[in-house]
Amino acid sequence: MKIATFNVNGINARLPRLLEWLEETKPDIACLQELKAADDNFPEAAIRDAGYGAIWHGQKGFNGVAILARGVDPVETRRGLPDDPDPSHSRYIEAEVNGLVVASIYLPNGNPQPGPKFDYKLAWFDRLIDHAASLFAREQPVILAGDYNVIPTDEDVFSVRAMAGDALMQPESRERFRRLAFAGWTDAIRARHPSGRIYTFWDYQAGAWARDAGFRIDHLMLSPAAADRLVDAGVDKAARGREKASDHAPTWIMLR
DNA sequence: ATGCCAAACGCTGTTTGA
Repeated sequence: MKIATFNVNGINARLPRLLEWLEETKPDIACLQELKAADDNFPEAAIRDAGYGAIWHGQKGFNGVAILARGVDPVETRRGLPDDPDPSHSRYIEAEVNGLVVASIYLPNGNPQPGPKFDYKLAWFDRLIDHAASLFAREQPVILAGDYNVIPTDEDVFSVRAMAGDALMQPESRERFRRLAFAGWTDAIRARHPSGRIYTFWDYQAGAWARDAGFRIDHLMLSPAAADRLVDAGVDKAARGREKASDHAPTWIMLR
């Protein structure tokens, strides 16, 4: 069973790329972020024609998350995190699919830092950690997949110096990512590839893709019951090199 | 120290964000 996370950066702008990727790689479950579309602008018919059931939590202009499942309808278990003081941001949706619990997560970017956007990011992350603990306690296979907007370590970025002041690699951001890991969640890419530079995002600006100036911010975090079934993980890097590509590449796991 | 880029919205530029 293949489960992927893909920040599409505009589902309507990216629809041909998304459909092509679904057809080529046939993920069983795809978690999408940055739909940049209101609920009634989600391309439901095209997704269904591609063979996928879907649930989505849209928002006009920015944010927006979805879960697609091949041949079945995901059963929604939650939209939005508990106790969100600002539920206007569509950044979390969760479903059960074939006995798995899957969340599609779009963590706030947090730039510029310091400032209110960074504070919002950290508070949002804290609520995610709290909710993750309640999922963890159920001892089910759970996959928390999405754009975490966190570069976990210096090995996950093309230049520590260039990014030193960025919200994505501040100690406060990394500390929260580590807290998830220490709570028992497995970073699937690093479980399969413990060292080496693996990127999931390359900025559109300054020729970042051409010079491989990327970083790793899209993560699939696995509960123990899911991690027990992990057989492979990777990044569909070729997708980033196409015409009208998202600035993120799809990132995936294979479970037994 | 600044801009690089892209999408949505709605209209030829502004807003928002990464």
